[in-house]
Amino acid sequence: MPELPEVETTRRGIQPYVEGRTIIKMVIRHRGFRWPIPDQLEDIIQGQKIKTIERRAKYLLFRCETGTLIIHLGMSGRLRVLDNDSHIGKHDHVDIYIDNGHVVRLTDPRRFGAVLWTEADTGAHQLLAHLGPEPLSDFFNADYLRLQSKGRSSTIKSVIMNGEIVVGVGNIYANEALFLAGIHPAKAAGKVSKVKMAKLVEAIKLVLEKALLAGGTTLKDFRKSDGKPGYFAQQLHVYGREQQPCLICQTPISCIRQAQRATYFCKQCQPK
DNA sequence: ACATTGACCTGGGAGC
DNA sequence: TGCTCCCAGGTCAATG
Repeated sequence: MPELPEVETTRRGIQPYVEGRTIIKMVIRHRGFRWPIPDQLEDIIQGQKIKTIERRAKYLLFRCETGTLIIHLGMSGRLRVLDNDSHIGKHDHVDIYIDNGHVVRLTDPRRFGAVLWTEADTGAHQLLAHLGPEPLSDFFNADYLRLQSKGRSSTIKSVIMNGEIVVGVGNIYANEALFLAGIHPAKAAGKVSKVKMAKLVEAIKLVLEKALLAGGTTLKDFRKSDGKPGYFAQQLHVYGREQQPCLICQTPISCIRQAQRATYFCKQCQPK
């Protein structure tokens, strides 16, 4: 479900309720996520203060006194702040009860996400150590992306979705950014011109910033931490618009499959 | 080293 | 109504 704007929207929604607060208890009803939720996590985390909540790539990091709780929402995960007596649904697998009468609840039907704990520096954690730069940081720029793409035969779409090159760009925003930059998604990364590459970097930053302003994209089940949808779906140019007219040139939007993911583009505006 | 594919899991919608 | 098939916002692990 969530790409960078949705994860960051979730972080901002939860932050005021949890920072500086103490965890009364954690309840885990299902441990079978991508990796099993660690044994005794409930005991480790009980009574700890949450110092800050940060985001790295699509990971949410709850900085506690003796370590960091790492949560990934996978494809269908959702974190909400609720009153601590809220009804518990079928896919409400993890609850973190806070000392202000609220509960942070993880709902995840598909359980592709993760709930992990580390006492080491998260930068050294196996899942985080090899991640590329944040797309909205200055480290992600045209020179950098050109260097990373040099000599690569893989498609430009797979390169911008590769978390070791740049994080946070998932299928929706990869499609949208390539459209805004006028680049065919199946173009070999190493063959994208210098000018187009600069356009692509700017397009990625722009689309992520605008999506963040809109509170993310709600296609089906993404909801902000307060339960309301994000509104960026209204601003999508190509994603999910197969056969509908291009908003620039009226050509019907094409849909192909790349690495088993739907890829939408305008064959007129994004020539190969 | 790099590139592609399968796997994990559930729910919803299309088609019969 | 109910069955089967395909699809879905991610990404690690295995394979070529």
